[in-house]
Amino acid sequence: MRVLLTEDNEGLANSIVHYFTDNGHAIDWVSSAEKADSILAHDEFDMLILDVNLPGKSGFELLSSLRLRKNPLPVLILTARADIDGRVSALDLGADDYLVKPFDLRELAARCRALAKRERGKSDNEIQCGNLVFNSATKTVKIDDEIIELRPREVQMLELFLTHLDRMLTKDDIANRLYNFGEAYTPNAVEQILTRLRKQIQGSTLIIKTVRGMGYLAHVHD
Amino acid sequence: MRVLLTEDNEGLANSIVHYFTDNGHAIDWVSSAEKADSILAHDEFDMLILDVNLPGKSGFELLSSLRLRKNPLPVLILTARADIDGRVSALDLGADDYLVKPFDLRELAARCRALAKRERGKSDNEIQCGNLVFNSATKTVKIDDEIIELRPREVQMLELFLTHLDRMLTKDDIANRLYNFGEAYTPNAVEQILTRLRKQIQGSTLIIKTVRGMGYLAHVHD
DNA sequence: TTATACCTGTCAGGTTGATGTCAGTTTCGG
DNA sequence: CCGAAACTGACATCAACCTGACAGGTATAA
Repeated sequence: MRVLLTEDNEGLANSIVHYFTDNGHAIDWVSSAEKADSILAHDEFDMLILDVNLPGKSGFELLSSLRLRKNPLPVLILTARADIDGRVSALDLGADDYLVKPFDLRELAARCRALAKRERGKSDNEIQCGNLVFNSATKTVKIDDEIIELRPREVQMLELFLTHLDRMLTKDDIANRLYNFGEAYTPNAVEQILTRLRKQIQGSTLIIKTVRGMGYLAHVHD
Repeated sequence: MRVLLTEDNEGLANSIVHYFTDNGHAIDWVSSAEKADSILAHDEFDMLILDVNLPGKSGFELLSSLRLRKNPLPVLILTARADIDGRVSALDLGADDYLVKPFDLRELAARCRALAKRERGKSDNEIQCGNLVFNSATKTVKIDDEIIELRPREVQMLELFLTHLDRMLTKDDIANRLYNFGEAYTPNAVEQILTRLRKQIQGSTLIIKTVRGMGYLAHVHD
């Protein structure tokens, strides 16, 4: 999961960054809404953790401008008790969730996980690709309406390829998706999973091509 | 059924929680609209029981902010006689039902059942699934017209599976439905209940498949 | 109160199956 | 044709899962 954290308190930001990194997520930190805005303009994230109380432009302003632009990025708001206006919930402003400081990091992580999951489940959780249909809710794969049983690792890998069609993925890119930070892995393990996945999806129009020395590339054939 | 109760009177809240728990529902209790708001942000419930008279943000405010966000969650309002002129606006604000204090717990339970039923859009509260028929009002199960006696836990689990046919449910998904907030559980407890449920419903066309490493998936066989 | 039945979680032992490793083979670029 | 990279069958390991047995708790009746 790739997260953008917008928080002006450096100590708190550091703890969060550490915690997320340790748990195998990519997290970037900016200290103001303006910087967040400019990063969001050209980079993709899975979610935004946003402090409301920021120097300059406030978190709420950033949020509402995002929503005005119909940006559906999941946003989790961090607020101090004092920031709460009894009448208006952060949710009314378009946040997907919020947490009142002080909070437990594990709580924050759990909320983020839930949010990412919810988001994935929301939008038409079927990815079609030639004669192959992947349903992320049921974790099932069909080829020509025939159900294929995949193991968890294969599902992860397939999902990655399907969301990165026609893009080069290095073995490390793949491994980073399959393994948590700190977990050891060998290139061969990735190859093995790939072999198994290929065997399962043979007969589909999805081809995972090897680019020798570089990585892999999935595309639809015919 | 999973219910969220928002009520600042601890004695009353306790009675309600007890009554609902005894009747096989999962019910969580919070004492303020703010807390309710925060829990609703990230957890799913089948309905909300909401006292209007709360310290801080009122029940009405919570309700209207929910509806502003197009949250269709069934809401049952609890009002004191003094608030009675508010009941018109309760329905206007998007409440689905209301009850004037003091009330009988059985009355409350009945209203909730009715509400949940209405929400499911069923004229009767029977779920049929192959040769298995589940009646959510009487909590009885029939297989080929033969009545099967299930224990409360098994009923909860069966109901969950029946309302989520052909969808993957992780052990955590299941546990969240079976256990109240804060209650501890082990994965094994879930497995045990499942073993017992499977034994009971063998002979039915409802199959609960294990998807190793992911969760469980219920579907109708043949 | 005591006795009884029942529900449900825990424990422990057994089974299964996913997955990483190894080793031998194949493929590809230079 | 050589060497490195990738492929893949076989295997071992270990976590996930299943389930019988048991025990603590609770409700019910005598």
